[in-house]
Amino acid sequence: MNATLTALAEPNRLRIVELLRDRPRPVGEIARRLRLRQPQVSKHLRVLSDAGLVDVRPVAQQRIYELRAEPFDELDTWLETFRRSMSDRMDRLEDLISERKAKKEREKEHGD
Amino acid sequence: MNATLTALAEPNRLRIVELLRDRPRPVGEIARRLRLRQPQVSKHLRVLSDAGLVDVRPVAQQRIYELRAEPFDELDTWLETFRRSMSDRMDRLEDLISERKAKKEREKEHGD
DNA sequence: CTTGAATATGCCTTGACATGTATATTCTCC
DNA sequence: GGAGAATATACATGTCAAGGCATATTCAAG
Repeated sequence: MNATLTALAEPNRLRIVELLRDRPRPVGEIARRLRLRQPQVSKHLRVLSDAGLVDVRPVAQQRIYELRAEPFDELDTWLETFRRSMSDRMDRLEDLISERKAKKEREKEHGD
Repeated sequence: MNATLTALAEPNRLRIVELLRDRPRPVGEIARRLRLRQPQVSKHLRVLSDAGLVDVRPVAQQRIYELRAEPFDELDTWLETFRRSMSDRMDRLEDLISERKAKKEREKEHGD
């Protein structure tokens, strides 16, 4: 989880990942499209690979890099736990508000 | 998006965020629970706040920090685009395989 | 208004990491 | 097997950010 986030936190790596979202690509093409030098792209891809975000497949002298689904699925699962608890707290808040309203209603009734 | 990822990429900040997932908490409690020194916690919370991940609410001398939903929603939206295109590519791959199979079938028919 | 609690900020040091450049490696093709 | 393309790696350098520590700030209470 942390590995995934760390890998994605670097701007150029994020751009690479978004480029790979469309389709697998060789190193040179990534470098050309993103106007990055080849060594840095290789290094970024190394980081992404170590983090399990991409797979490599050799084709002649080229290396085709491709996104892996699992880390994104994990990220999604993790996010889910957040949305769940945050909306739960929302619900409880709304409950509190309703209760308070009901209480006021009762008080008003008494006033009448 | 990048701001969110950068903020979450730091391990201690991630722990803080996961702690806040349950409920809003004051600085001191976070520091105590995570065994971090108060100044670092304040600094991390500053980063999280700048990234829009948390809100602050003062109560006496305490500052209650609370998660905001929006960044997580954005992250989720972003993730969606990935899962969509990755499964699209899967579909196309499956199409290719089916086509190839169909072709072989036709060839086999010819052989008979 | 002084004291103490809770928090924020400033400064310093250090380690991690992104970049640039050069070079090694691996493959194709002639 | 030599040349050149595609990629990886090594090394040096600069930058940035996290931690440690001291201190400033804000507030409640007596």
